[in-house]
Amino acid sequence: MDNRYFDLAFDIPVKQTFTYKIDDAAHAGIGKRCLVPFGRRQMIGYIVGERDTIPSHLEPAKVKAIQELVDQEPLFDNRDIALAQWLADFYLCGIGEALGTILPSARHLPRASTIAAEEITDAALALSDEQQRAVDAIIGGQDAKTFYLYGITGSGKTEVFLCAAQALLNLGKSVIYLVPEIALTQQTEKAIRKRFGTLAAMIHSGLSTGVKLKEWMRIRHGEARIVVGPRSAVFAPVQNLGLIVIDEEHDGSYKSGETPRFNARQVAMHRSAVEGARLVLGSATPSLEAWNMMIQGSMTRLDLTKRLSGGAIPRVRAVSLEHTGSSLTADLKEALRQTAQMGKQSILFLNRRGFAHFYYCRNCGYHLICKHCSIALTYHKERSIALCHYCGYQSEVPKACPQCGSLEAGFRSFGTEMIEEELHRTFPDLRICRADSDTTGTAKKLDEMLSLFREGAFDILLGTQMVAKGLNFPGVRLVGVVFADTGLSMPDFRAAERGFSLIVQVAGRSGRFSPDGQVIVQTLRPHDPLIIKATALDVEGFLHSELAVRKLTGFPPYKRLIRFTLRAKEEARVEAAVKELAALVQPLLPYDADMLGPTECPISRIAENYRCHLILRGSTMGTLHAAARRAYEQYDQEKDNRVYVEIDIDPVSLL
DNA sequence: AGCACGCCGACT
DNA sequence: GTCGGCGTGCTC
Repeated sequence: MDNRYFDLAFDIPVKQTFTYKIDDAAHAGIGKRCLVPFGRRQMIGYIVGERDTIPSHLEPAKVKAIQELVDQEPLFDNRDIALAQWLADFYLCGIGEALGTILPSARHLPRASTIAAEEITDAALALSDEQQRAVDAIIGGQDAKTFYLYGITGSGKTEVFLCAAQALLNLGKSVIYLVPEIALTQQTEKAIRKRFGTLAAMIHSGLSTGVKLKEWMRIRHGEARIVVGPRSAVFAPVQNLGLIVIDEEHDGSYKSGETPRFNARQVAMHRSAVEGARLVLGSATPSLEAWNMMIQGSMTRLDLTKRLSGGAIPRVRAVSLEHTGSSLTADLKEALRQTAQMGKQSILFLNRRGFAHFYYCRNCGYHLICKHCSIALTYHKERSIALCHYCGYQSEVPKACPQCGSLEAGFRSFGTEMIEEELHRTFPDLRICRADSDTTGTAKKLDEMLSLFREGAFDILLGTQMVAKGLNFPGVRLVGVVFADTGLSMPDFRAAERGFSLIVQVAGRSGRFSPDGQVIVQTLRPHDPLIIKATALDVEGFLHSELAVRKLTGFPPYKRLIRFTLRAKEEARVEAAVKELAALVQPLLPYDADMLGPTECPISRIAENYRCHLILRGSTMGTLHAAARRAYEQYDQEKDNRVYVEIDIDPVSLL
């Protein structure tokens, strides 16, 4: 009786697979996990291949035996392995790491989840003409075609997605429906469960691994054919994929923050192409990447222009914080007072900085910009310079604001505590609730706070972005953005895009239940074109001008980026290491590419580690990727072990 | 990623 | 004289 051999992959940052033998091969096979001795320890391995003989370079004595099979039936198949291989190749990680992110294994600790969902207004069954046209286009189109459903909040995108999903399910196909993390999941889940019953599967971080595994198998077996979930749901093992939906496509949570740093949008594009499925993205505020693809014609744009049933478009206005010396303008105070008197509620958004050292004028909002990158310069108090963290450009720090002459320039900020204090002082009679990660702690606590607010226990909800998405409270009439400039002057080329879409999204949420809903945006720069376009809800105007900026400065979507981030306990080590890496990369770069940096990261120290980065920039991903891969591999061989290197393909954040 | 092996400084 | 730092290399 012959031994059979199996190639195993492990969830460790190593590219190769390892060959094991097994005595009783009857139950072993591709797609199962097994327990094996690995070095001096025991590990779970993924069986990714089988063979009759051992690889020629391997000494027979080295081959160890599989101890135990973990799975009764295969967890993944060759299609999943091919997807993992693609993921590993594109995001430059090990095949085992890729499988580890695809599979519903114990890679992440489950956390208690969920934010109170908005009431789902049972959408009218009859579609508007626009909606019907969109549905027809999607289901009538060819396989592997990509669409973008572009329409304001409340224009009925969800119903279009659901109808298209229905049509493909009726053809016996499967559907993956992606939603941003946390906020939107529940309401979409509810709607989908209601409509599709047990044909639907939900994957989210709140589920225990056991439940996740069960759902995974239901999907594999074709019992569940429509899968709803956040970015990791893009890997759902559906058979006969017919459609992928990406709702709120602009949302940053589609990009993973850990290795491999995949973007669910990118994975979805790959899967839909390989598996011949349609792909539909949708948002009221498309990303510039998506908008550019629509212009080029690689995505077909479908417009929804009309707001359905009842909801009015809210009045949005910017009010100036100039010379206020306070965190609340008279206008906002007045509106808060009025709203409370009407027995209605207000929400104040604080897009809190996670980052505080950029230079700006507290009086007029002026901020220093890099000559080469159009990126906010970072203020270094100790050295008294302003630095560009993309290209390393340095500038002197003006003593007074070059624009208005004020001495109130430098690093100043609105603290959240300060705002809360001022609210209490101004409105001693109103009930105020502050919800951010400091005050809520657990997700459950946040849940409770939001429920209380919904029930009317508070007049004003003061919160960070965690309450910005997907939430609609019927009692809310007023939404205030406390300090719109925070995000806008971040040292990040996407700062404008994020700042703009936040305002528009917030505005979209506020008018749903109240015919006289209003939005007040406090800013130091009320005449900034971006603020003007945002308050006018002029999405296309913004996209148009921002595209021009990106083209001029050489950033996505016109260029592609790859970022290396290095970190170490000692500053000198990281600096030496990035320089070495940069020297390695330089000769490998294609003709159409350049290198930004190396320089220290905008957030130069996290958890005792000094951080430096190197950004490669090229006009196409293919050649740039090849250069990055070779440099990464070369570096790996002569590396300083105390320095950790991370690679990010198409980075979203550069902090 | 772990985990062991191996080679140079201050401690009972 | 040893305990222990962390640099290096390997895991079928």
